[in-house]
Order: sequence, then C-alpha cells, then structure tokens
Amino acid sequence: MDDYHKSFTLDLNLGLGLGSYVQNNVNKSLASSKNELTIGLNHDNKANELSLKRVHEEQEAHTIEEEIAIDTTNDNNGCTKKLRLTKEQSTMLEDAFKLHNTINTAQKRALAEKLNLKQRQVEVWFQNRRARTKLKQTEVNYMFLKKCHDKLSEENLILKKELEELRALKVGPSNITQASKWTICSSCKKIWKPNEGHNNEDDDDDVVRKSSYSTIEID
DNA sequence: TGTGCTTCTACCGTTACTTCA
DNA sequence: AATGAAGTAACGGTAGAAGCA
Repeated sequence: MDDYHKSFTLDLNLGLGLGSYVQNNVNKSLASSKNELTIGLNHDNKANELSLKRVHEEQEAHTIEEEIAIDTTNDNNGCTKKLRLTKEQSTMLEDAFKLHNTINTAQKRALAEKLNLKQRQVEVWFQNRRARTKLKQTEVNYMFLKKCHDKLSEENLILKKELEELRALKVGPSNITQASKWTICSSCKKIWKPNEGHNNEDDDDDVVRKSSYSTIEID
C-alpha cells in the first residue's frame, strides 16, 4: 500500500464528525432555500434548529471549500467555468474508485481535502465515473450479445441448409414418419425410438423416469 | 406501531465546456 | 482558423432509505 492509500485509509477512520452535517451540494439553491423556508416558518421546532445549525455549518463549509478550491471554479466574470482535473487528481480519484465505486461522507471529505477540491466535485466525479463504467459495461454486453446473435444466426442458416439437403434426399415418407416419433429422455437426454423402450440399465426407478419422457416432434 | 417530514445519496438525463483530429 | 466529435465536469430532478418527532 502506497502513502496515498495509507493516508486515505487513515482518513476514512478519522474523518467522521462534522461530515454528516455538511451538505455537500454547493449549488443546491433549491435545497438551501428549502431549509431557510422551514426555519422561517417554525422557529421553535427542534428539527429546524438542527436545520439552522446545518445552514450555518453549510455556509462555513462553503467558505472553507471556496477558499480551498478558489482557483478551480471561476473565471474573470465570476461565472462558473468547467475545470479540467489535473492528472494527479484524476489518478487519485481513479485509485479511490478502484477500492470502492461509491464514497461515503468521510471518504469524500478526506479526498476533497487531499485533492483541493470541493466535496461536491468529488461526489460528482464518482457519479460520472459510475455512469461511464455502466456505459462501458453496457457496450461490452451489447458486443457479447451481438456476437452470440451472429453465431446463432450462422448456425441457424447451416441447419436450414442441412434440412433442405435432407429433404432433397429421396427419403420415403414412412421413414420420416418414424423419425418424427423419436423421443428424447428428459433425464438422460438420450434419443429412443418407438417400440424400442427406454433401456437404461443404470436406472433403478425406470418407471418414474419413463413418465417424464417428452416426445419431440420433428417437422 | 404507523405516519409525515427532513436529509442524504445514488442515479438519470441533459447541458455546457474542453480537447483533439 | 474553423469545425465536428468525443470526453467529461456539472447541474437539476427523482426515488428510496434512514432518522426523528
């Protein structure tokens, strides 16, 4: 385990505490306005005291996060600009993803701190990474199924040809009728002919087995 | 014990930006 | 230099789970 993984694991163990309070969605204007609305309606509610505490902590967290990630979010006009993660950041995120493709609050906090990113950025990265993995897996599955389909189509074609060849042969109708009466044992998968019986010497309960024979009609 | 509310998180679809051929 | 495609960071909405009163 390299230094990063050691410290990452350590962070996972020690990173509890405030983490559960900090709402990590920085741009959730909807969510925060919802909190503020609740507080405004019911000041004596204990749950809303908690919400108020969260709002304060959230604001603090935002300030800290914004300081940390100040060089990753804005351009000259104050508009948010999409940022390319550095190679080091991507590598560390990839390493974390290899260990676990989901991330809890403590891990997120630790990783964000380590990478000088917002927790929201780490969260979003994991979401997108999972989406990419899923998409890739879907593509792999599609290719696999396509190959299966192609192979089966090919086999089907060969079988059809064989059938045509057999039909082309001058086989008497009586023989065809006989063949169409052949049956296959569902237990041992052996084909047997009418009036021949199913002579399985290993069978102790032949009577029971015979009851499960199914007749395969050959067209 | 059931219910309603809040919070958190995963997921999805989409948008917008960046990079590259 | 312009452009279209591919990659991806970020967003908003939704649903489900968990905790609490």
